[in-house]
Amino acid sequence: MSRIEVTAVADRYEPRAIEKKWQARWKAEDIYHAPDDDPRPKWYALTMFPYPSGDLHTGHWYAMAPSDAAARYRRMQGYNVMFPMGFDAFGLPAENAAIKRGIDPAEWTFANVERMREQLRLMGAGFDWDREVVTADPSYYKWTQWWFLQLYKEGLAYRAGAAANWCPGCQTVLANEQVIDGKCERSDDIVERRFLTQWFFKITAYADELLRFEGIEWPERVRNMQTNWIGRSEGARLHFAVDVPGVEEKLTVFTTRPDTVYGATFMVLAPEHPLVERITTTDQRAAVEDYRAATARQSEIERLSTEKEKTGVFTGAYAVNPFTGSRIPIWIADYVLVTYGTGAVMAVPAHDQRDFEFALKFGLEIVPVYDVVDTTKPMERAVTYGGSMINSGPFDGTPYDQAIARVTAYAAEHGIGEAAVTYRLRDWLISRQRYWGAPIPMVHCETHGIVPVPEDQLPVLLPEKVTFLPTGQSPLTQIESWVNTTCPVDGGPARRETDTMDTFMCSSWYQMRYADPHNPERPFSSEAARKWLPVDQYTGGAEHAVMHLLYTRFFWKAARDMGLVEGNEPMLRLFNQGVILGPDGNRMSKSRGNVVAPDEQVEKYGADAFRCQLMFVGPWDQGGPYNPTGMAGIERWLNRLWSLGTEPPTLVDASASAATRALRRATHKTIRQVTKDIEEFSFNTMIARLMEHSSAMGRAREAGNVDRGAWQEALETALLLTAPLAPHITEELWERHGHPYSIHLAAWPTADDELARDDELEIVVQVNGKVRDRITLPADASEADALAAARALPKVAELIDGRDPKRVIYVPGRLLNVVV
RNA sequence: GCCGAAGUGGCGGAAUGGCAGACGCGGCGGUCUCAAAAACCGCUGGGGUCACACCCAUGUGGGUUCGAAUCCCACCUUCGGCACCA
Repeated sequence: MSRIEVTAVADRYEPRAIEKKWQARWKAEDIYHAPDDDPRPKWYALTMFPYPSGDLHTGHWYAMAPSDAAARYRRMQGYNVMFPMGFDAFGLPAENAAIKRGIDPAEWTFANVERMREQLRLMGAGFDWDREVVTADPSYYKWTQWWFLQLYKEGLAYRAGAAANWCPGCQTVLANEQVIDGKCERSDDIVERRFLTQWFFKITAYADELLRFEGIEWPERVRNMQTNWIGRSEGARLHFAVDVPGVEEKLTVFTTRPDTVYGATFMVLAPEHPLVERITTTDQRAAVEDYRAATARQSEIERLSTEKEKTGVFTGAYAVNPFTGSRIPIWIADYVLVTYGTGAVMAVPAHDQRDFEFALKFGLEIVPVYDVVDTTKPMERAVTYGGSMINSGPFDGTPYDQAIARVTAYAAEHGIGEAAVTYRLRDWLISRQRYWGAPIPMVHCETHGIVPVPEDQLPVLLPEKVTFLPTGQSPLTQIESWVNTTCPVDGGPARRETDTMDTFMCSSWYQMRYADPHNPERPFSSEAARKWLPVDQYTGGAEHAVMHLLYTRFFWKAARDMGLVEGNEPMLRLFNQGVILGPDGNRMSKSRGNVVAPDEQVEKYGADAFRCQLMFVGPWDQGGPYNPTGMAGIERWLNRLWSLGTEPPTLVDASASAATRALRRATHKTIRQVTKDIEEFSFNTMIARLMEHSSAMGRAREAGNVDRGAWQEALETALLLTAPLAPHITEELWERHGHPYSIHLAAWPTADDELARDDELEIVVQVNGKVRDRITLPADASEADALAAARALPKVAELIDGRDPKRVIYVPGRLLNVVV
């Protein structure tokens, strides 16, 4: 009988086994559920929920894992942390998949949600799954529809005809925010302009308030982007009479420079301006019609190009300058946009570069109204500021900086104009001619017109099993049985609204629903709102700066005005993570072949290592290339942590020794620095500190005979500080050390300043600002002590050469600079 | 054109007025091993030196300061946003 005895080896760190074990237990015991009745202070941490594309990618991990670490830190600090997760499940990809492969969008979407839920579990994040929301679920979109009705009641939802952005690829209209450089944000198709009747939300009613960011800590970048997007400009509206028989109404322009009105030598209307039709003279009609048709054919990109030469056509009509009484010609030109201001401008070529170019091209008059223009030679370009007014009747001599106010006041007094503010921001167009979204809960009745669906009839369910061939109209129009309904007022025949809602509407209020996700009576109770809202810490990508993040602020303010929530802002703190790139420094894409698949990384290295590597590559807000070879460093560190946790040194009682003091000092310094780092989302330096601490422990173990108390303190601290980053390995080691479950419910350590204090410090000795030597001094050494010690150094003594120091700069613990 | 952010070793990055390059990758050398892997230890900006000393070095050029990667001015480059918005 010769059996080989297999001796048990010290067990190795096997990430996957540990991770599966703990993920199962966390799920079974529901330790990340945030109860409503917990008396501790709440902390609402939120990371933007994903679209269920069916595959969780590294970008999701990069967004969520650090956010999870921060939430875990708050939990350890004693907060009742709510960190929910859900799915932004309506949207075009489902419908496109349906068209391409004949799958039902609902089936496709809900299967993807299943799969992504499992992929998300691999991350080991502390999500509160009991609060999950899926926006495409009728129990959720019932309330999205409810919000629509509330906004309608408040006069914040309206239907109007407007020139809308039409994406030919997506076969739907888009909001202005979804058009980037004239192209569709999603499909990159060149956006066309179509005049359509659509539903809008009156976000412009909150334009001024949206410009204020009081009481919130948001990145300056996002605040700037929103401010730019809203584009507030102050000026005046001026009313010009039109010298055309039968046209009584005034032609109103918006201008930021009412002070230049005496220099207005012509008017320019947008080609689409409604007055054009009525003022054009017979002999100009053909030219005007041609020009309007040509403009309509242009893409937005062509039209908005700043490079192209000015074009335009004379209408044959004249306007009367209300200040001078002079007749000036009215032109149309595509550089004037019908969507901005009043769609009409008074042209002052002497003081506006665009008008100047136009005047030059068409030989129109140029009259300077400021004395900064050199009238002895032809103007080369418009002069936009400075000087005193001339050619301006009673205003002559008024200095530039007082001119706008005086002219505006004069206009108001004489009823020919008034101060005005205009925004670049347009109302939010929310209609979509697509199937996979929440139906707009309205019906069109033959006798009563547009009638809201009564709240007790919500949700208006999407019909199932439909065909999706995009026709430019909502697929819902083809389903007669769904479209034909009865009028809620008189029971007579009516047709349903067939457009669905922009999916940004679903995500504008999801953070409110998380507070009370299963409420069948209301979107959320006021108790839940008071308990959980607003979000304390929101994290997500900056690509949503002027879409989601602007819409959700609008929604919140509207909800506040309806008495549904308290406070002025939905998210108190915002952090934008950067974009994680492929190892080659490019955006990850299948066509480039540089995709790092999280599931594979987890299989290979474990979730803890992958999480840590993502946090270690650089500052979170900066993003950057993912470095798979760097994974070795993280693996070494986690292995070292495992070894420190499973193979202790010989432990003795040596509480008073210098080595003990040094180990404890390292531990408490680490607590201090790591706490500061995680507060600031500086995960890369946080991990660097923890690596240093592990190395210090390794050296202490190597030296042997370590004080029992100091070792335990060092190890426990290392585990606690690492727990938010690498939740599985720390949980395992915590258990092996006999601590009660769970480390994630344990208290975050606090640094003892006394223990962290250095007794001695090395300081730099400079002579005339150059580093010449170093000395080690007691931490509390005085300047005189330091100077004496420095002068004793041969190198320093030589450089000073017996001279009296002109000046001595002493920064305790840092440096001593002797100036001679 | 306007607004904003950034530019540091071979690479990712650290340091926000006080030792430039923490931490990690990679590289080189070593310990252990029959050997290798793993692990551990040491070195690793450039010039210079046997080795020190010393000199140079944070996109470029100036400035402020005892002292500047850090503050100021001008410029260059890259990235993001806005852009015929009256």
